[in-house]
Amino acid sequence: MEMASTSVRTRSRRPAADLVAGLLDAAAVEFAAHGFEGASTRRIAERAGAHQPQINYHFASKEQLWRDTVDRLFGHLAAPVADARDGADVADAFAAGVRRFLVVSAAHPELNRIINQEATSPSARLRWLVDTHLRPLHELVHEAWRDVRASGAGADLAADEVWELLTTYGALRFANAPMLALLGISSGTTAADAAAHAERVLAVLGLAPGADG
Amino acid sequence: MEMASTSVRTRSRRPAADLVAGLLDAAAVEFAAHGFEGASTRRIAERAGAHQPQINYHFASKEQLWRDTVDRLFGHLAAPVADARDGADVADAFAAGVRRFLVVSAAHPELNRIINQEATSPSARLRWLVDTHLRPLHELVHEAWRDVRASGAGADLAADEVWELLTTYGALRFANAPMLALLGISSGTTAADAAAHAERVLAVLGLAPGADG
DNA sequence: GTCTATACCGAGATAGAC
DNA sequence: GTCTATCTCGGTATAGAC
Repeated sequence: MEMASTSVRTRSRRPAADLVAGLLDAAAVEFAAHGFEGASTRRIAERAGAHQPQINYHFASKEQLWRDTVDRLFGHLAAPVADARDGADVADAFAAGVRRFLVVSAAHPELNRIINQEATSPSARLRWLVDTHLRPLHELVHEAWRDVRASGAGADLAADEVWELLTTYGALRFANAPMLALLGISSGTTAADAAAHAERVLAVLGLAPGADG
Repeated sequence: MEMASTSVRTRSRRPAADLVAGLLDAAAVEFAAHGFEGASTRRIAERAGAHQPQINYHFASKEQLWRDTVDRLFGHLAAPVADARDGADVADAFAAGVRRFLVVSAAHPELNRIINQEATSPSARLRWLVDTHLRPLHELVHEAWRDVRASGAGADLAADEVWELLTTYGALRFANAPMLALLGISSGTTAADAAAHAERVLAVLGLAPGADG
């Protein structure tokens, strides 16, 4: 009669995978709002309906929880921007990548919030963030923009200027939505809001639809 | 012989005003790097060569220290942008204001770091920041840009777009310098670096020198 | 009026129950 | 394998010395 004991789940109130996912979602919100040092694992656990030490069980440490949270957020970005260099028309492909990047940035503002929290001060976390996630994206933008310019499209901007415009003017509207709201600047987070903002960004990049190719 | 007692300073090792100024400088750096909640008054005091409880004596609380720090940082901005609407040519005056804004943002990156730290999450601090400092600047940009457009100068951008471009593409280069450095994007903080960046920003705004007025 | 000694609370991490 | 009880440390604020 011992065969049943392995399949019956008597302890956990919910599957471990669900708890881990809930903790990662809660961590994204808390880290984004308060920064790594300002966020507390107690509040993260509370938000996920768990107890604080469960974090140290399912993750090795607060730092590891932060890295897993960032990995998860960048996962939302991977597929949408991966094909930014595909397609017959490189300028169209680049513009499509920008639109998708902004849709994801609007739907998951936590991503750019966490990046900006870390960006202001050198740290082991910042180095990991750049090495693991940002530098590959930066290089992708460089190569894709080079192709765009080689095709004769786009404004006369250096690739680094394009990178800066995308990550600041492009993404901050959603990351800083609470402040913009107090200033009376509406910055919704729907896909339609993101699409409207994308056209403004593309206009600055000289990639507005109907512009000269 | 009691007349000397009032003029002799026997206790403090340095004038209180110097200590307060040193604490405010230290607080700017720490708040900018770690956010309000992540910064600790212990580290701020240590950076200023003081003991932690001296903060609670010279300031009422951590929150009050933060507000005084922000006031001081915005003070660096007041004079340079105040005359952004002066001068015969409104476009020239606007461009000059942008250049001075970026010089200050480069020299005091802590200002935009603190703003961005707070911008991501609603709080009493954010409301105070907007009501006290940001909204007046936002209105100044609105009115100044209206004048620029009425004079026939500038790109076809809404005033809020200009505000966003200035505070994101314009200022973040200096606030996020540690991250940009790891990406290999040089972003010095000298007045010359700020001037070079100002020309890029002005180009996006359609106010590049020599462009059609 | 200014600084030091200390209180008290909430932080992350661990030991041990189940 | 998973969760609860608890430890230790560092956080801000205050009480009292000078």
